[in-house]
Amino acid sequence: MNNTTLKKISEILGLSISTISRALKDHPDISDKTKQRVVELATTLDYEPNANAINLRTSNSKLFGLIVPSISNGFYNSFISSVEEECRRNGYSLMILQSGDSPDIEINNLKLCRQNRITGLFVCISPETVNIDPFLKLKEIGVPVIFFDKVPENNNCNKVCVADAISATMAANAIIRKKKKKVLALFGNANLSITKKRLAAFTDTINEKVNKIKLITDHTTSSAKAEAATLDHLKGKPDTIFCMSDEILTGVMKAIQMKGLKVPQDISVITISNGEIPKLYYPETTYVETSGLKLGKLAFSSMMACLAGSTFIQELTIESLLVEGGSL
Amino acid sequence: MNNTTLKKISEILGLSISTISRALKDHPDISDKTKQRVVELATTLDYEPNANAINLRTSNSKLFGLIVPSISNGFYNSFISSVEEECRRNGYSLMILQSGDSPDIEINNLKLCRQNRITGLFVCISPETVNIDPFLKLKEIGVPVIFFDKVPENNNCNKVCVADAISATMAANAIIRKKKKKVLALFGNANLSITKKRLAAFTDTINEKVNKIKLITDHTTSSAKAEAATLDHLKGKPDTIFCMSDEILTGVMKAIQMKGLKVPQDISVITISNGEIPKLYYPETTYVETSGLKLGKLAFSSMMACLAGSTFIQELTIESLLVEGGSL
DNA sequence: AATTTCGCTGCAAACGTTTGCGAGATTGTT
DNA sequence: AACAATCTCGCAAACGTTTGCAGCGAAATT
Repeated sequence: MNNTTLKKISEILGLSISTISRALKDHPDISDKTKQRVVELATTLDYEPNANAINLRTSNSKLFGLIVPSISNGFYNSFISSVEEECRRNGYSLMILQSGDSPDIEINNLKLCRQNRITGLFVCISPETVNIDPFLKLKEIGVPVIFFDKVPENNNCNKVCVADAISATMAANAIIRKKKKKVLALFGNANLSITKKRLAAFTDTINEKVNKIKLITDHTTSSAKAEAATLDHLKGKPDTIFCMSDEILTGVMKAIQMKGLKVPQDISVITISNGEIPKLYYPETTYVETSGLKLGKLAFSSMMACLAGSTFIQELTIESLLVEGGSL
Repeated sequence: MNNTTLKKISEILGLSISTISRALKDHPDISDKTKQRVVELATTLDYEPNANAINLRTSNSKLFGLIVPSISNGFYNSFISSVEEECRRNGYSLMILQSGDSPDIEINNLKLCRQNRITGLFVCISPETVNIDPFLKLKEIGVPVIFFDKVPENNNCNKVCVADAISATMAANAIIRKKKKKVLALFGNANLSITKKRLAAFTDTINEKVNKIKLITDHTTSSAKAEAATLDHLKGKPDTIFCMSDEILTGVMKAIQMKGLKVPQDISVITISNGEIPKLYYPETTYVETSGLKLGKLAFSSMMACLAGSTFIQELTIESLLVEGGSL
């Protein structure tokens, strides 16, 4: 343990603890000579203030909690990455917890956050989480809670999301612009609100044009299932495949590679993605960007607004962007 | 803020603070009746012990630090994911910091760790880090430091690594078994010890067989550069490409797809990987597995050993495994 | 010379816990 | 009935900070 404390320094220098404390934080009350002596000794002794003591005394932990289903997920980890960076730049620390999609662990993580007296919480709830009262309770005692990505239906909380409907609409419009005729659209878990939103927006956009695009939609819940579904649907000779997510895209691309189809000559592909996976293929897959990095920055600034006293409940979304990759 | 404290409970119940404290942790000195009353009130009041006060008092933070170049990296985030899980299961918290490959930020992160009085540190140093004294200093004051993946050359510290040399050897042997004749081997940053080890082991294994395999090696430092290099080397008609890492593999695969080459008919591919990326292609790329999850578990158990008092300095490696994917 | 002002520093309480020690009350033993 | 043993519980110090307040000597003002 690092046991250099203010007390220790004060004893060596024959000064009081309070003088040391003030000298170290450049308080105007302390003379320059004293400051210099103190700082010098502090550095040679590798003094580091004890964050626990400070938090205890000031009851301001400068610590955020972040609960997410899984760290090892392209979207979440870019989100986390950007939040972590913002935290560091603003003098905050971050405690990252995974729920593994288990509401129980989620509650446990929440408890950990409370024990550590976090200043604010970022949370992406698991699909199974129905009761968000524990989170709201945190908010009631003055700890801002920012829900991100998978957010509760409840309207009484701060949320930051990717623009689900808009993203799907943008993808649909890109397909329409390219005058595609037969589209296979693959979506994820039909129970998730994110799926519902994207499905509705996509099909609405495709169908509202009267240029008779033939649309086939399907739901799959894993990359492997998407691969199988694609192989199956390929028999119907679609000219375009829309993927709701990276997970689906990876399955689709395997099927396409397996069949030896050329993109975009034989078949076009478009997806909604963070951008990492689409860049792995040649040609790079055209995608509507939903940036975890941007979402992270947005979440952080929303947190800062709450901390600054804003009680305004808002639901923010990041705008999407079509990134042309040559696959459409 | 949650301001239910032992004191508050004690005042309501007309008991002393120490009695509350003991009752809550099931201390034998306290009667069952009292315990029951205390626990009951504590739960209705949403009491959560203040971790800062506990750490201050006990000087045992139950907090680990983890410093890594970047969270959004397939290998690191699987590592982190597994460490986080182990921490949670063992009652520890984890503070994750990114260095962004900057030694300056690394030092700053280290300072943060010290301020929070971490119990132990997991660290993967950035390639530019030359001076690891600050880390060793931490060790000197009794805080175990486990280096993982990119570890210093220094021999006086605990390290857990993937079996760099062995992995490369396994890949080389797989190539030999398949009777390949002309191999292009692409490696990463030539300055990294991981690169040196893999390069040496790979070339040694290939060359020690007297079956005259033609070997071309090259170094590239990004996916895009690997793509360009591959396009260039492809003119020499290699029958196999070995990639040192996922980053290189992604570049190679783009070049292969661009040229419309069939794997493995036209060209074989083998890589060293965590396993995620290889599964994205068809056929799935054959790879020697270096599991971030396993490495995380190993790192954690090594940490536990240190904490248990083991002063034995060890350099641990996880065994590798050839995963056949059909690309060789 | 007396008073004010100012620059520098120390005192002490407080944040919420844990824990060794001691004390009173109850029970059991002779 | 006297004593010991046991059960409950409280006191108080300590962990390392921050900060309002007060003190004190020296310089400046009257």
